[in-house]
Amino acid sequence: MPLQRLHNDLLAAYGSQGWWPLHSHDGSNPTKTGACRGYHPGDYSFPRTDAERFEICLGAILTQNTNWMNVEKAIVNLSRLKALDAKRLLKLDEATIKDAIRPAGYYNQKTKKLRIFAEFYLTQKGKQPTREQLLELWGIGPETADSMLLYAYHVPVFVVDAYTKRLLISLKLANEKTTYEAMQRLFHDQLPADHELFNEYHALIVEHAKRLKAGTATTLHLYKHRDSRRA
DNA sequence: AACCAGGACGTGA
DNA sequence: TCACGTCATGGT
Repeated sequence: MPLQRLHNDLLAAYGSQGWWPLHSHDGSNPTKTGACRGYHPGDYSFPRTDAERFEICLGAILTQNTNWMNVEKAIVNLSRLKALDAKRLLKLDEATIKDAIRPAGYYNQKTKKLRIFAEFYLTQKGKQPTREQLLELWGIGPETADSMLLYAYHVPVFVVDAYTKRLLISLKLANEKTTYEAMQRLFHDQLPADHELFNEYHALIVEHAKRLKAGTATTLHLYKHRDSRRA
């Protein structure tokens, strides 16, 4: 079970990551790279409120191909507008939403995506959506849907992102043409269906990838060695 | 000062 | 199906 051991090693190396970061939460994780606000290491009880659940879903859309630091700015802006709430978000005009989420990039597309999701969210009335329901929505693909299910609804689905693909390829457990679902299956087959495990594991992969990018030449060599050891 | 972030969609072949 | 262009800001 190479993926089981990889999780153990990443956790030992970096510690609990405290995902999903919440704007309302004042916790931090100083051991992490980059933005350090809103994390809650070792506590998997979030979201605790409907507002927190909605915030996670918005963040999942806003972070599409975008640095989380930029997303935080957009979320702070929405918070000032009291718009981390489906009804209140939908009361804002288009230009106001665009202006608020501008730092997160792709603001024309993402404004449309947020509105479509907020409409859907209201029709759910707190009920947990299915993966198929989410994928039918314009602007929500497999990774965003799985991020919402895992981090907002505690459904044990593994989130496969660009970092995960690179990692699986570097470990020779997949190649460039392996599909999203096939990569997800690797994790589902080798690990117990535990939302806390999947939460931590995906966050650790992101942290690992960030450190590879930020690392010095010597650090980079160290991490590369760690990866190839278990290939 | 290029490069690229916790992707998804539209298009043409 | 699939490869490729588009969308956009901000940190390093």
